[in-house]
Amino acid sequence: MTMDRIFAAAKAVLEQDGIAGLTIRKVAQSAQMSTMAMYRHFADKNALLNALMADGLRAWEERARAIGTSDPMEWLEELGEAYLDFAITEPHRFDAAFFLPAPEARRFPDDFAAGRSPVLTMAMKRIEEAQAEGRIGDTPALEIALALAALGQGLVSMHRANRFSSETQFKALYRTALHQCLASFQSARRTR
Amino acid sequence: MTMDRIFAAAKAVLEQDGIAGLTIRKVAQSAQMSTMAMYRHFADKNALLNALMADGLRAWEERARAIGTSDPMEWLEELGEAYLDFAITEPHRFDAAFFLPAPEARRFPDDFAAGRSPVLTMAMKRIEEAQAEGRIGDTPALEIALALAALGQGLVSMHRANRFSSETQFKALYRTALHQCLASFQSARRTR
DNA sequence: TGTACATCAGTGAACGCGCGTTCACTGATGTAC
DNA sequence: TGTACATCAGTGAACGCGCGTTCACTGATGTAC
Repeated sequence: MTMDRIFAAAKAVLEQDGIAGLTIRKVAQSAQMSTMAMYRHFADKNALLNALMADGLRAWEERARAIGTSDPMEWLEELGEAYLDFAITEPHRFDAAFFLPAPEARRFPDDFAAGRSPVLTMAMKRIEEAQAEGRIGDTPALEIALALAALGQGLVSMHRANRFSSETQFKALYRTALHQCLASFQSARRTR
Repeated sequence: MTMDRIFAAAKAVLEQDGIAGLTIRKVAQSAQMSTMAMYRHFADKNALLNALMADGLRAWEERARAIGTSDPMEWLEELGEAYLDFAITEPHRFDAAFFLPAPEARRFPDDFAAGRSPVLTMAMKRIEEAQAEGRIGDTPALEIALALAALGQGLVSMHRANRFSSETQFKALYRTALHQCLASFQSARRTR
């Protein structure tokens, strides 16, 4: 109950002020409790941040699950689109999920290979499907998935660092870059 | 003179404590001056950060210029290697160059198209060379260059966020991902 | 059914810290006459 | 050559702020007998 209230407040503060602007005191105030009540529910600030990372990843997973397309290549394109939309519409939640240097973060390769990242696992399934149909080359699916993820995260991180003259420019480049990347996997395959 | 001393101190503090840990007071102490002496030479903290970004980009440009290879594809591979080495051996200077959300940062597409980013311009020249030789497809060179940069920056940002179980794992994946990406540009071309 | 006690969510004040920046100043150096 | 003055690098103290966290506490609720 109280826990839920605190966590909702934490998400609200995160949305407003971002990771760097999130403080225990602000969260407490937003939840209309004393600052110290926080410490009944979270060991320290780091624990709260870890919970926010988990929440961000949960939101991301939900977005990925909502993709209905059955064609694997189309599915991957739509995943890229979902990632872009997540980064733009919930920027700070996105940051919590992907940029937070949390000690509890899942790590390459063990955690991913063991399927501890639901979305990456879903993506790998599609990549393997496409490979079985001869539409993508035979690089390990995990590596392809991570490269795509890195391309997306890199573009977003450039956007965050003010490297695009406008959001429109960013979105346009993001789309062509990801599309090109997927397309080159396809044509790479065709030459074999 | 004094300016140089301050700036050297700023670089030392940056190297030690990173961007988040850099404070005017620490820089002053490291330069053996009063805190207030800083304000004779920099309008405020932001001006100092902007200068550090410029310094980071200068260092990056120097690394790029040091690449001697004449074959364009090899040159691009080596640029990727230089970027990796920069990120690992001077992590905080790298961060200042690429992750700082500075208002003075150069922006896509105008600044890059106008050649205001020396390294990107160099990379584009190699890409155009390779295209002329029919070794890379005819996507605009600027887009290819930025996609490669984004892939690198994304992998580094994942590394910073603790997403690799070790630096060795990170380096290995970085190398295969960049190599695959370049290779797929090549084979994409061959199919036309 | 009543009483003693333990548990534990929540509180309020305070600690100790470091931050960027303002203010009023000192004192050396260079310049004009 | 000497003197008055302006310039300006550099200083030291203080302001006002917000932070995470510790400490000793209150008071309601549940439990054991």
